Amino acid sequence: MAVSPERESDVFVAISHRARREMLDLLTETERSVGDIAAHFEMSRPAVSQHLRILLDAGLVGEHRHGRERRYHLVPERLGPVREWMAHYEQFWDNHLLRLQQQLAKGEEE
Amino acid sequence: MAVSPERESDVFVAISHRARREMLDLLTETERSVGDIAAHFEMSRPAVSQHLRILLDAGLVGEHRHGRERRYHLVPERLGPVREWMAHYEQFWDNHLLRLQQQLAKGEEE
DNA sequence: ATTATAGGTAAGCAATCACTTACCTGTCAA
DNA sequence: TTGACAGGTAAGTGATTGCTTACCTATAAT
Repeated sequence: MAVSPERESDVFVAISHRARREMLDLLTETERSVGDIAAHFEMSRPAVSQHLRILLDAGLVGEHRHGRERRYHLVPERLGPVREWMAHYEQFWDNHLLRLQQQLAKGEEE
Repeated sequence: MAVSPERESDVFVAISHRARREMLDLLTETERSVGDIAAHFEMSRPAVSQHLRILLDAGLVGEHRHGRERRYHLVPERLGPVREWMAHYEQFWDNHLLRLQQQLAKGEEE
C-alpha cells in the first residue's frame, strides 16, 4: 500500500474543524499567503499558522516560499481517502449518475 | 434553512474518529445491536456506547428498542453536509462522470 | 545599518476527548 | 421472584485541542 491507514485518518481529523475546511475552500481559488488567509478569520495569526500546520501534516496543503511570504496551495488528491470512504455511501443517494455509472460498468462487462 | 451550520460541523467531528467511521460502515449492511457492534472492537462496551452517542447526537444513526436490545441503524442523509462540502472539490478529479454530468446539464439547457 | 514585515515556534492554559471501572435500570428466562 | 443479560450513565484520568501572548528568524525597504 502506498499510504498508511494511520495517515489517512489524519485527513479526517484535519477536515473536522470548520476553520480548516474554510482554509481549504480559500485555496481552491488560488494559492495564498498566510496573511491573506488569516485576514479571513477572527483568530490570531499564530492560530492560523497552527491550523495550516495541521493541514500541511495531513498533506492537504503544500507550501512554497516567495520572498518573505509563504504561499500555501491545495493538494486536492489528499482528499482521496474521504472521497473513497464516502463512495461506500453513494448507494444511499438516489443518484442518477451512479445508476449511469453502473450501466456503463455493465456495458463494459458484456 | 433546515439544519443549523453548527450542527453540520458535528457531522465532520463525528466521522473524524476511525472507530466511528467503522461503526457507520457496519451499519451500511444492516441495523445492529450494541453488543453486535462492540464485538468488532477492542475497546470496552461503554466506550462503544459513548461513540454511538456521538453518532446519535450528530444524527448519523438512529436507535430503536427491541426487547432488551437497542438496534442502531444508519441515517445516511446526515452525511449530506460532507457530501456537499466534498462536491466543491470534484473539479479537481479527472472524473469522467463529472464531465458526463456537465454534458448532461448542458444538454438540458439547450 | 536600521527598521518594518511575514510568519513560524514556545509556553501556558482551559476545555474537550477517549478511555477506563463501577454502578444502575430495564427486560427476559428459570 | 431471582438471576442473568443488554446497555446506558457517572466519575475519574491522562492526553490532546485550540487558543492566547511573547518571542524569534528571515527577508525587504529606507
